[in-house]
Amino acid sequence: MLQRRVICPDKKMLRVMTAARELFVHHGFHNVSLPQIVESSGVSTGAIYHHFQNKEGIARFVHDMTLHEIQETLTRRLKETDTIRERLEAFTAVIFDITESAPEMMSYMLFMEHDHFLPGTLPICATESFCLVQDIIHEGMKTGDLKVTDVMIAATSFTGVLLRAVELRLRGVISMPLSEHRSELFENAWKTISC
Amino acid sequence: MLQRRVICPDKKMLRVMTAARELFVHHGFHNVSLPQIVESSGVSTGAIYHHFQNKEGIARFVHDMTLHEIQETLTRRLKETDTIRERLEAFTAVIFDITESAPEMMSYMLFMEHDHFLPGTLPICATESFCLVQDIIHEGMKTGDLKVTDVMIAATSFTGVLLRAVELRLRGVISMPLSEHRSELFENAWKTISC
DNA sequence: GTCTATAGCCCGATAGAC
DNA sequence: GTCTATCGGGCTATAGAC
Repeated sequence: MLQRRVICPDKKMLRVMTAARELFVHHGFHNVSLPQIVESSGVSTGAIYHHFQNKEGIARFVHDMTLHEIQETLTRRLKETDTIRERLEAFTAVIFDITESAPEMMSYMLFMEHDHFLPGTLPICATESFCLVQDIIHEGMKTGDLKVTDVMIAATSFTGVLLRAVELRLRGVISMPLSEHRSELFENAWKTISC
Repeated sequence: MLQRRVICPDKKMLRVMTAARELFVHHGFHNVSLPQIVESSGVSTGAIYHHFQNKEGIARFVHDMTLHEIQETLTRRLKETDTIRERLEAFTAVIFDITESAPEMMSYMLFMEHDHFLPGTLPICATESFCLVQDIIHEGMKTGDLKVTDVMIAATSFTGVLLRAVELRLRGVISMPLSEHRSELFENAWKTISC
């Protein structure tokens, strides 16, 4: 919360970024015009161009804020854990919680092709948050908690189960909140990597 | 092959559709201009507008062709199977094979937000091909081959493992061909649904 | 800092020759 | 059927008043 003020000193920028993210997720970056962002955020063209260099600047801000917030939530929650299993449960809880409480944030992460409008952006699966799972799994293999195998394949299998559930929930294919199925989905994911 | 001729009577349309799909996948529908399609396909503006109503018409053709080809490959391969496990192995083989041999086809399926440029299009996870897996799993539960539980959750877990692998392969995060890891990934996916 | 009005550009789509 | 030249529209970004 304090951190957010550092990155985002202006309330108006925050309103623009929230409105823009929602519009981008629903219609795609190139389907969203500046007049739409103006209307949806309630901030005028002039004010927007005062704070952002251009439309891509808005997107870059959306991108950084979103990644940062998820990363921060994740590391905060992971600090409270001791075992490998607890850590992976915490990861599951965080992404399921965000999916339910801030779906457009998770949709932004999972569904947008970021380098189609932010050239040079890394694919989301190569960002810190998802490398983190690999690190946890790698650690688990060393401690003997997890089956020793290719770390990438293990991480793929584990996150695959969970992220597919998130995807289908966000797309409206799964109608129940993910919390209903959390333990079953976690067990399924866990089975793919445990001894 | 015969079927393709029925849907696509003209060689030029096929060149346009292949070029357009590749451009759409790499840059996104709205980043691709008609002049680019003209240059990349080698078919002139006039010829394109003779065969297609408009740019969206090209996209619709790409969409139908791609879905149809995958659906057809899948049903053909499934005919040769007897058991539940064989059927799910065949599904795995088909999507892994397509990923390696026609990556832009699989990318089109997995990564594009189709209703951002083709309004009213169903999400790909609601199409025939992926409902098919649910049907197989449902059948497996009835025959006692699979653990009885919520079919949607089972299908999510099973396909999650495989499609995540496909995603990471297409995005260049996994560097080895999927065939290298096919049996391990299949076993991981299978574990989530077997008794 | 914020506003409105508008310049300038590129795109999709068309017209009309061949 | 296929081509090129071009129109009209909507967009991003800016200019200039307040």
